[in-house]
Amino acid sequence: MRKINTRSFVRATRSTPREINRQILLNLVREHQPISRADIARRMHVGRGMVTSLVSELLVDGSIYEGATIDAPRGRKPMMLYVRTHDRLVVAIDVRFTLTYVMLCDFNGNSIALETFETVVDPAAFVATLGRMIPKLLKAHRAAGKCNGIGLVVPGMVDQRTGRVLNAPQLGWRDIDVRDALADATGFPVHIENAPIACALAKMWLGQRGGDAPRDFVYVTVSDGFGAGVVVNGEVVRGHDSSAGEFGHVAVDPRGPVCLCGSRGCIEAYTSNLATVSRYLGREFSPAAARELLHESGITIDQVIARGRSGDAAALAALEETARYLGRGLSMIVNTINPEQIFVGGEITDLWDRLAPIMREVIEARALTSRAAATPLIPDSTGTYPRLRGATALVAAPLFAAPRVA
Amino acid sequence: MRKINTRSFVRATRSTPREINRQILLNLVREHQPISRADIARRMHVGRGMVTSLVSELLVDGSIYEGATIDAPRGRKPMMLYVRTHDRLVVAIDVRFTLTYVMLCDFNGNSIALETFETVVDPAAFVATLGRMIPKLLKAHRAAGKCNGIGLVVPGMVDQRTGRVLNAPQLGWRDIDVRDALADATGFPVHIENAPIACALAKMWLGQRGGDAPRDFVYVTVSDGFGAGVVVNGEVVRGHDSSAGEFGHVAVDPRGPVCLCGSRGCIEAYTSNLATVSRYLGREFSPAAARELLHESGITIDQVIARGRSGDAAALAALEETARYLGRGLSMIVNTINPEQIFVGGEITDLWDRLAPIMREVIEARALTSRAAATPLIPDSTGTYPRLRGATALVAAPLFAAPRVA
DNA sequence: CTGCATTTGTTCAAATTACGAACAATATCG
DNA sequence: CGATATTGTTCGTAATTTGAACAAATGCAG
Repeated sequence: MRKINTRSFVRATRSTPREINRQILLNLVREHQPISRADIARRMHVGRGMVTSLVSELLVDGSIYEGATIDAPRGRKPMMLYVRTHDRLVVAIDVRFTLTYVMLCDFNGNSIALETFETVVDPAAFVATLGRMIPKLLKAHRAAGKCNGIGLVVPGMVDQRTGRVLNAPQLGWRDIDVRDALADATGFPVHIENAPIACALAKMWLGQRGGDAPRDFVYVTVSDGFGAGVVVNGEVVRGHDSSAGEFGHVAVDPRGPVCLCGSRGCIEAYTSNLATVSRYLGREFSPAAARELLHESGITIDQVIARGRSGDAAALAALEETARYLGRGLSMIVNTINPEQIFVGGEITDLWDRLAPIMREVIEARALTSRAAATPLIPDSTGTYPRLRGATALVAAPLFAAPRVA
Repeated sequence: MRKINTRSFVRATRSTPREINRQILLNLVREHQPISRADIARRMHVGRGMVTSLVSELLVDGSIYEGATIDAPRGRKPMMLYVRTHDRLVVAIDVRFTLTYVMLCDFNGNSIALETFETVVDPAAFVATLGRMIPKLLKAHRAAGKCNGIGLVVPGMVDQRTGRVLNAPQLGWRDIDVRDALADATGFPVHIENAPIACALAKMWLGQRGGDAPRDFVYVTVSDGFGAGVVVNGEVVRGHDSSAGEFGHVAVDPRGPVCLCGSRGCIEAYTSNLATVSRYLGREFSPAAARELLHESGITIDQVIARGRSGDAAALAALEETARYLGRGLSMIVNTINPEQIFVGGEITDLWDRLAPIMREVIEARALTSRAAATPLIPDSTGTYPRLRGATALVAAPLFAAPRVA
């Protein structure tokens, strides 16, 4: 039951029903391909005539294509329809603290090429680097005409209206325009988004086949921070000033370690990779000292996890403590958002078998209802490049989204 | 950018545009009344012809009515349109721990009659009592034919699909059907909802005139507990199992007081009325002992507030401590949901001038962005019966909601 | 091999609706 | 009173869904 916004609504025109049905049909093909016209007609409860009409429209604009006919037990063999994905490409970009990843891939997220370069912190130089790199990449793969746009994922808050990066502490960016600058430099449309939200979009749009993608879920990223992309009713929650989802800075202990944000005892101060490594090294976490500590010791989160896997008791203890606090953070999400499922992304998923039961235990102790306590936790390995998949979804999803109406 | 649910979608038919535009028009009248046809046509960017057609449809079904013509500087005088509210009535019911409130009111929430009775905890007896009471109430005000339905607000979780009360600790109800039972007993459609969500709906649909009702906000109720009704994009967030919004049971101190939920240091264990009164009486909060304490001392939250207003230092100290923890809870909401504004309902709003600055201070210390720190806090006095207004909105709102499409 | 049943996909007329222009009604002003 | 402006209605036109008839393609029984 949604309220109509009387200051910004979309009135229905004569062609609105067609737009709506066209989009429903496109999504049916996307989630059930291969699928025949007759099957679509049954699922949509329309006559086959209308399906023919809508399909031919989608065929000429290249959204879908016809494959071969398929054997059927009786009657005329159906002609199968597919969404055109393999020759519609995206340049997906993931800006991280040390490296920037650039991937050329198709609408399904299938990688064609993957390159990296050391992140250039100066915004103008960053855009210039990409402005040189992207045309070269496209030419090398004869993809200039096939590129539908650029998806850019940044570690920080993004204002979707202006496309500006409001605050990305890792890069030192505050109120920086990259979207429009990159669009000018490359000539392609650029979509920009904050990392946890992008990961959530990847799950929603490029998730498992068969249409069982969730519509109410949270994607939690555990890396430098503890962020969350929240999806309610098939729609991302950005908040009024694009700062929703910061579950990492809820404080759970007034005597806890000081956090980068200035408070004490934030979930993030217990669960970030920096916090976990500090704990392994036997130091109280302190944001000021932590980076030096890492540099001087040379230990990374991946090494702590590797040592944990091979039985290092100290590493395991540090990681298990992280899992306990992750459980605290997740139980908070379970009680306040009550999602259908929670995805967890980050390096710690490499030790999932060992850590998940600990998180589950904490959640069960703190969840208010038994159903909430059973909220599925699903690991999302960093090996699948969730952020680059998210960048891809940024470009691909708008073509499949529900038309805005009323 | 919403994703289409391919397992449960609403296909557009030939009449879909009309339904959409009809509803937009109705909402324009609702938020801008009195308004003329020509003005509607300008706001909707349609020809006046179509407005005439849609308006006459709404006139015959009684959704709106024509008022007098109005003076205009030049030309033919416009005929003003209004939403019909005064003779469309609702029976609004608020079930609380000791008393149940029953109000007969119109679609705007204007009260016609208000009665109370001692809450009957047995569900069947409760329904039977209302089954006798409601026809009598309607007959007494010659309102039998004008009643559009019953809105029932309960202090607990409600499953909207089945209409069952999943868990209402104050009443001892677990998985109880009241909606269908009350509908059978009275013959009216019954809408049931959890209290914080109902309060949020009241703000969204019966809020200030002039169309500046918010679309992204949180309504926090501080009374027996600390609950929240979250509205994102003009739509309420219920969660996958109807248990979203439980911000009260996020723990902020592992050494804090034990809460009813079994954890330690929950926001609710610091901010509920019971907690505040216990603090005033100089006792550590304990859910088991608290009720006895109240009965034996005879002190209520209203008395603590009254004493605070007249300068009682102990009362003020207790309430200010409550405000500090309320600030903690609100800052959590600010960082995770990032709403446009937050409404605060409950007895403590009676000392708003004194307590709001304390909450604001805590929020400013903990909010991650300066814009989030400035999130407006708006008190909602218990004197306006927010829950009964919410019950009214339950019945009225569906008639104005956006049609479900795609 | 033929006729029949079955299923897929296309075509086409009818019904419904938005759209837009013309028109009628009602007012003010010089 | 005529000119002008504004509101509200009417009606033909264009776009689109809808539903039925039809053509195409296939397997199967006789």
